[in-house]
Amino acid sequence: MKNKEIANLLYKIAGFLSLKNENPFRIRSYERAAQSIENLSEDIENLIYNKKLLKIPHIGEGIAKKIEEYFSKGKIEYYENLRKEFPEKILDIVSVPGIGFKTAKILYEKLDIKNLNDLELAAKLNRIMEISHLGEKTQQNILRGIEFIRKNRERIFLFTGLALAESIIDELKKKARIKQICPAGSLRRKKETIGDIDIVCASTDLPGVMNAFINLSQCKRILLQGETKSSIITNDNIQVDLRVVKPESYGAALQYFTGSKEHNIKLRNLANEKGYKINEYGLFKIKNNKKVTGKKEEDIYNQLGLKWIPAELRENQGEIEKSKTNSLPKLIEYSRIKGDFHIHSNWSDGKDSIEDIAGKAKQMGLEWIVICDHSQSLKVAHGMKPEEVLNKIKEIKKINKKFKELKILCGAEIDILANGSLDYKKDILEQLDFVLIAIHSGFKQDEATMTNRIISAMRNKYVHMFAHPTGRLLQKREPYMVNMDKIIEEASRIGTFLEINANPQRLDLPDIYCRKAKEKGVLMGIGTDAHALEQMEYLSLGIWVARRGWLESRDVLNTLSYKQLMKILQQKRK
DNA sequence: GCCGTTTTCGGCCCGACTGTTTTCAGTCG
Repeated sequence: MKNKEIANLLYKIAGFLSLKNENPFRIRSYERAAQSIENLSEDIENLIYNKKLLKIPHIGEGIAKKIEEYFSKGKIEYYENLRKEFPEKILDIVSVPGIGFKTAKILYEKLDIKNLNDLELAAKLNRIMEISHLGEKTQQNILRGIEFIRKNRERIFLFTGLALAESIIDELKKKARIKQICPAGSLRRKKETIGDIDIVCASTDLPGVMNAFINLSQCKRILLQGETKSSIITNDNIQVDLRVVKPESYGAALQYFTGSKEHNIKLRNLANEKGYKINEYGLFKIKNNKKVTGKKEEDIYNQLGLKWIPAELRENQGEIEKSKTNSLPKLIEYSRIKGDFHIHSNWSDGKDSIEDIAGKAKQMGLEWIVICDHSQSLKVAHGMKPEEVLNKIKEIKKINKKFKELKILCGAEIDILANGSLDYKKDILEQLDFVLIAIHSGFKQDEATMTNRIISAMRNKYVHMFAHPTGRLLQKREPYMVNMDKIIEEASRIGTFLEINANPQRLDLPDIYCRKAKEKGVLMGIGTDAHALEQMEYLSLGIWVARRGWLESRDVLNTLSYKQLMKILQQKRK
């Protein structure tokens, strides 16, 4: 799958065009096209093959031709020519906070700065401030900026971001008079990783809030500080932006800073068509600049003839159109969750006993849990031998007698071996309540081999669910090569369930595939993959992924009662 | 360069903060 590759190429074209000071709308077109491709769940190569490239939003004749050229000739002449005009690493300079394309171009032309190292050296030698319109402060900011991006190459996991935002919000609430406060940006949209933390706040005492913010215990450095907007870097090198408005503008500000950018642009276009203007203070009539609404987010959407759109859907992926016709999905909510499909115990590599896990589950209000320990081949994780599995089944029967309102199912996370067979034979499989299958070895197989391997494993009649289907580890390991369209197609055909693994590093099945699987009628189940009691709390992360994937309660098996679950698990094997 | 209940060219989101000058361009989200 070369979607990412193509998207990056288009981003680079946009970058070079920016350096050349080209028409900004042409540049935006390349960026939008790149973003569209990043958000595709389908392999772009298939779309080319089926002549459907022009069906992708923001891809017209011009860009489509270039993409086709890339696949037929291995390169794009237009891009190659642009590349020749600039040094290879020049676009890295723009990644330094505070440096945009204009400044990058000046630095290249006047000081022959070609990459980050050149830039750092020039700043240290006081060469930056020689240039008119650039001064000592800019030079210092450049050095700090370089340090920041070197330390901070990676994005933050959603889980980490949520925790940090919560602690900051708690502290602000104690130290300032706050009416309302909420995380915004990608954090509120619950993206799997986030770049920085945005917080929106309503108060009648703007200076008081700002003061509390820049004096937070976690604040290492103040990036910028104004009356309504400030940014800091925390001790963990995470950027936090705070926007403060009066209560009458809170809804508008929250809408504005939740984004995404593409969603907001579309919304404002719609507003313009209807004679309105939206900014962070409210919704205004264009002709007399009179404020119509702004206190509640919902009112802004309603005024434009839309139903309020949950933040997780605001990616300009069709949600505005669906909202117009009142046909948005009724997204799944945490309160509907009755169980967890994937918990490891100390029978394999988990930390805790089944009894302790059950205690925790009861405390969380769950109705059922599935203990899925590793199978024999996964030696590093103390994979269980067949005879151990039989003992575990007996043990779980005993423990089940001690818990009245909780049912424990005995499952296993069984390796799919390199040839597509399973790590246990029929005699074990048929005794397990739940069979979860997964890839833990042979990651390097080519796409066709891997896809066939998984499909043949799925076809085993005892299999219920396929765990962490892409195998990715966020910021660490790319997915293995697999044709996810074919996997989803087959899951739909034979009724295999797909896991939404809720481990913060996995979040796998990714949201775009969840949506696709739902469209094909595939049912999904959330598993925390917990190896310790506290990790059972990851369930909420699974919900966020499901919501971003447009899933409703009926798409997610965790909403079933124990009875309904057992029925569907048994049906699957018939 | 894309898009269209404006089918064929004109429009394309909007405001805060900074640094450097002295009224604003550049950057950012």
